[in-house]
Amino acid sequence: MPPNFIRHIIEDDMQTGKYDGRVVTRFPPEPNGYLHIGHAKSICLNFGLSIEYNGSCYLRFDDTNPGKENIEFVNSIKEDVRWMGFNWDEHLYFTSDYFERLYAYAVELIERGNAYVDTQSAEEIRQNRGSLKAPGTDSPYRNRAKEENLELFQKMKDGEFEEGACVLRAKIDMGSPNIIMRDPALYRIRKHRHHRTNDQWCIYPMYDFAHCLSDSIEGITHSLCTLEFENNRELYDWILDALDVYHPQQIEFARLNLSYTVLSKRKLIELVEGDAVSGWDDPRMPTISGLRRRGYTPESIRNFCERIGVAKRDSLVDFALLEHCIREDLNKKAHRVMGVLNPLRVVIENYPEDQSEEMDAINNPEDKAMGTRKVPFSKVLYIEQDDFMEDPPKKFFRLGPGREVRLRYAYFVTCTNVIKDETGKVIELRCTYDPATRGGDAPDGRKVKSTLHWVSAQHAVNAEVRLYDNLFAVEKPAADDDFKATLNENSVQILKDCKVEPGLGKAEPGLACQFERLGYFCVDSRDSAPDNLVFNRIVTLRDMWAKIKKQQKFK
RNA sequence: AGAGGGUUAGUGUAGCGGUAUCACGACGGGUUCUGGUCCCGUUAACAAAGGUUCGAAUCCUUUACCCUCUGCCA
Repeated sequence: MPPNFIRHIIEDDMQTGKYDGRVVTRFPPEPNGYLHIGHAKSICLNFGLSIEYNGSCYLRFDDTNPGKENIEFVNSIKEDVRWMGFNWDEHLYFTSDYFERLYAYAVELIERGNAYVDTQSAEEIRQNRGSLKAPGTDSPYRNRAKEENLELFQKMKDGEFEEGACVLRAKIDMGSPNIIMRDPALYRIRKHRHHRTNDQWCIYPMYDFAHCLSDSIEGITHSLCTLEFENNRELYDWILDALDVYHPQQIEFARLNLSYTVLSKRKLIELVEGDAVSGWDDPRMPTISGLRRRGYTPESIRNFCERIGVAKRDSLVDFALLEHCIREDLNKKAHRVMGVLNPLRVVIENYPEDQSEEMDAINNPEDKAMGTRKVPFSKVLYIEQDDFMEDPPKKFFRLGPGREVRLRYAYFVTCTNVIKDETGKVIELRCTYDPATRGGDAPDGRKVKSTLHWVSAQHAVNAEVRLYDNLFAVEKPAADDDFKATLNENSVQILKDCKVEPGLGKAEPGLACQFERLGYFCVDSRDSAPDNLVFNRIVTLRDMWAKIKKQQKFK
């Protein structure tokens, strides 16, 4: 991990012996949605730091709001953290495990005269809170006797009040310039079944109360969270001091923002529930499960998290960096194969009708240990429609009438004839091949300007390929009030008649490979079947020709 | 003067009083049976103004701009 301000703090603490050299962090998600790449940043930070400093990192579910949380989310979060490559060992915790202790802390706070039961309505409390510039006013119930508060809180716990009838509040300062400190609520009544404690409780601690005390109970040393909790730190410190308990150190860092997508749980939930995507694991989603299904590897995501760094300033990370990370990883690891997305039939006129032969192809030029494979060649082939132009512009090096190109690992072929349908669309090419160029090299040393990928028509396997693009059409969709209006209408394009080399027929779900000259693709883990192959495009290869085309268009 | 944070190339990030780092991107070139990879090069930044100092991105002051906070969400 490169240097960052949090590491500096930890290193200082190691020097001064602040926590006796211990480093204990935690990743504390609320199980009310799926994890996304912003969480990946936090996971890599918390687990990464604990590994680097020989400490530990706990996984704690912050499950204090039973109305929004459920077990499906708990399970998906565990799966995602594990998939990211991190291990919480035996340290799997739930805030709900501490409900009894938290309740005892609340009682103690009342006994110390630091909390009271307020029977104002939510509306009244809001009105009495004041504003950013004006102080609030004390609740009429603020100075209830200790015994009365104790009795009322007991009754809250026993279910004698309706939801909203009252709350337990910290007795701090209604005039505090920090609004968080104006007697914040600590406990509220929720007559809701909790996914772990069932109907055992009808009062639930607020995040601010539960979170800092959970950190304290667990002996967390460095409690890392995002910037929006900076204002809350004063309250955590107050609670911990009022109770005179172990005091972790909270450090805030900037949350991740990624261009062309959204990373707020609220917005992601809206996309899922509004059917803008097919689910939490839609390959266009920035969720960990979406990225996984898309074909991103844990290594690439971890690498990305390392490169974006950790700081306090708000930022917007280029999506291109994530793409760079997956290309870099897959370039080393992915098998090369040939697949044609938009097939154009090619007949090699001088190739024997019933002949076919096996060509040797390299699986990965970056790693010769990955070996070679045989690819069948025959008289009728498919090449990419984009690889032929009847009237090629400058700098188009691929096939055209009368041109010679190399078919990768096979032969040099020359286009001799172009066949069109009645609308003028090119539907077939006639070519001749040079038998002396078998394998792809010309004995006379002549060169061609381009090498094309291809598949043999009779041997090819059919596949569906889904081409993905950015979910949003603008860099900062979050800036828009109606963020859904900026969804990219062409974020997915489905191609049904793709042709891939026969070896892919038995590809396992999740397998990632490079379709040469096109990009990285993976077998969809949800929809692909042996008789119905489905590939997701993870990312395109960097594409010089695409850039040249763009430049030519602007000229 | 409501409080708390922040501001370094297009983007992200390092720097902790002594030549402004690295990565991505963009642009140009070389190698190449992938217009991929790889290699080489170019581009481009300390928000502003004062002050302290032999010397300031770094310390001090002022200003500007940005973010967060008025849930019985987290």
